[in-house]
Amino acid sequence: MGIQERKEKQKLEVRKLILDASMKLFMEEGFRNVTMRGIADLIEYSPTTVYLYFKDKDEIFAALHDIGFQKMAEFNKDLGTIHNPLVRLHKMGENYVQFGIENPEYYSLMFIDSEPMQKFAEEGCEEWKSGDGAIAVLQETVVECMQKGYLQDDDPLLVSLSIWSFVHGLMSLAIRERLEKFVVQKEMLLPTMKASLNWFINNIEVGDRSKPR
Amino acid sequence: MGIQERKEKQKLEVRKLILDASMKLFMEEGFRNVTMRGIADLIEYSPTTVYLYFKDKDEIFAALHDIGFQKMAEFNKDLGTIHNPLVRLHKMGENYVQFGIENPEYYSLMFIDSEPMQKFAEEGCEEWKSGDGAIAVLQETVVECMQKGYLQDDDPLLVSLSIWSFVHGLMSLAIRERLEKFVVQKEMLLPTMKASLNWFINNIEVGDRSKPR
DNA sequence: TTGGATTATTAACAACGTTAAGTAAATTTG
DNA sequence: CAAATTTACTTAACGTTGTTAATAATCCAA
Repeated sequence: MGIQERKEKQKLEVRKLILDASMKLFMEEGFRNVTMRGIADLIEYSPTTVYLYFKDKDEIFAALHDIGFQKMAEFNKDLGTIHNPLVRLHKMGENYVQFGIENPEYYSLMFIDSEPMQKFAEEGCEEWKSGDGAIAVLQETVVECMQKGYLQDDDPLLVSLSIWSFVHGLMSLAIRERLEKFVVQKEMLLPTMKASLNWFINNIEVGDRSKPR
Repeated sequence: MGIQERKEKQKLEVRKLILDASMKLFMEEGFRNVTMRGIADLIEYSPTTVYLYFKDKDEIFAALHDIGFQKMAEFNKDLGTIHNPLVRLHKMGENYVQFGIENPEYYSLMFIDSEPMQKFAEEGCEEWKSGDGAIAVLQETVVECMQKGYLQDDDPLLVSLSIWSFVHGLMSLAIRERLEKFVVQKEMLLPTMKASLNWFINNIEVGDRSKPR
């Protein structure tokens, strides 16, 4: 059935058109600027057409949420080449921060906003698939760090949660503009966050280092 | 001028009426449920009357934001009685987490949502007064910890930022429902967060402890 | 008592998410 | 090929939102 294939392809193309337009508006002025009518205007369709491709606005956000995780995965593509698990953990943190700074709108959808989560909760109590995958990778690294003695033995889940909380705390404070007391100039934001990450890694690391004791 | 005083008092009363109604709606179903008409209905005034007491909706949220900080200050009232600065730091963290869990809507306004910040930015580039005060207290405690050797000497501002990031990361992930992988049962949320906080304090603490090295 | 300020209301605007009904074209079926 | 049906899209509309303009009622001072 060549015709059906072509039709499905076209359908996917319009879908992508909608998502691209949504992301554009999203990037430009954030959450509040994304409006069904605005999307429709941008792709030159009528507002109701959008509803033929997405059930509602939240479903668009959910799709963007997933795309965000794909983008982040690309960021971490070359992570496997780092053999020392603690160095890898550190690099994961740096990538996380870098991704967040470069894609604040995506980051919001992925880790801060409630909307996508509520959407996932509705859809048959399904899990937070995208996020859980990322968490699993973190946890594996933590386990490896413990096995090789870079981190003190402890509940890997608890330690993973703690590490994630730390970098997420940094990111979300930065994105939501609570750091002006700490970071006066904008160009100092990333360096400061990396310095904070260094401090953190240095503190949780077990082993020979200059820290007096 | 007894009359003017009475009038001002009345004005403040209606203001309080509006804020109470707003908070009630806010508590019940969160951000999205707070609507100018809803507030007006609750206090049995017409919607436009609200605008005589607040310039716009964001100004109401800004007011609630400030009230949130007052509420949090009450939480920390008896903190001065703790003399050991590290124990005090730990308690500060616990209070922070406890406050957030008990008042997620306030917490959102204070530390997560963008709206109040944008409002403050508009109003003549004024600082984030409420937040900066809380940060100052944290920083003082950190300095004291360093002086007494509980924390390794370092830039106090950087360390304060890092500590705050950690607890805020925990809180915001919890509030925005990203922790279901870590915390299956709801009643385990607070214990898990406190365990994570313990792990953190234990790791940044300098001094004699069981941690092998 | 008159007159200006204060306080509240009604009516309305533009923009929003979303649904119902209708149209025109493409495709399948006889 | 012609009729029936499905697909892709639009127009019109509903109810709700934040907010403003115009207006009425109330209050206090002169």
